[in-house]
Amino acid sequence: MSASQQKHDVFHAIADPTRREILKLLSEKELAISEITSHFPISRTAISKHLRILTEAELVSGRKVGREKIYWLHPEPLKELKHWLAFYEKF
Amino acid sequence: MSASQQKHDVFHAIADPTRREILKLLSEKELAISEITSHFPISRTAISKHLRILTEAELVSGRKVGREKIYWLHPEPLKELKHWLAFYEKF
DNA sequence: TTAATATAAAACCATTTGGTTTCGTTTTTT
DNA sequence: AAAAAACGAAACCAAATGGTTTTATATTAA
Repeated sequence: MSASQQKHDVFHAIADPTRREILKLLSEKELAISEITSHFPISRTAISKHLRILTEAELVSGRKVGREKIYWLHPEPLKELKHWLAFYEKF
Repeated sequence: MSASQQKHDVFHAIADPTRREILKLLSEKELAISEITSHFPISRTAISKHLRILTEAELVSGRKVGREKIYWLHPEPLKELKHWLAFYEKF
């Protein structure tokens, strides 16, 4: 692994099905952590950890609003995935 | 997780950088395990485990030829990834 | 026939992963 | 002012991950 690589890349971030579901939810509208959690059978803390990994991959961003933290989708890094995939289109 | 999901899906298979490099090598030509191993600083056993995960995701196939096992690329499952990605193109 | 090559399988190990519970802080509601 | 809501951080845990070494087996080469 090269040193320039960030800790959690896009490939790793989307490997988990829960994280992919979070991305899908956020594609509709921005949501607070508790709202995201209400869609899953796991704890808010677990969702928070997934959000941290998605944030490190720069697939989501979050801002504090009052006592809530609102997350929204940031799909640009998926371009890396698209580019990687394009190489295999010729086969 | 749905019950219909196989143990190692494409998303998981491509999450590891070594496995992505193996796919790239196999995109040029089919290779025996030892030939693949010669491109990496890790053991043949470790490469074999990666090949098993890639096989479960149906991204590669292997056949025994004499004492060698030859692996080749099987890119069809990447279509699932492409389809998943397409959803996010609109953003 | 003996040695070397290519692999498989198993046991083992440290670290990461994906989850939990608990506790504390800030903000809003009553 | 007190209670409730939303969150962060820390400690903890079992299982998975990505690697190793060792041992055994089949095939090819000398």
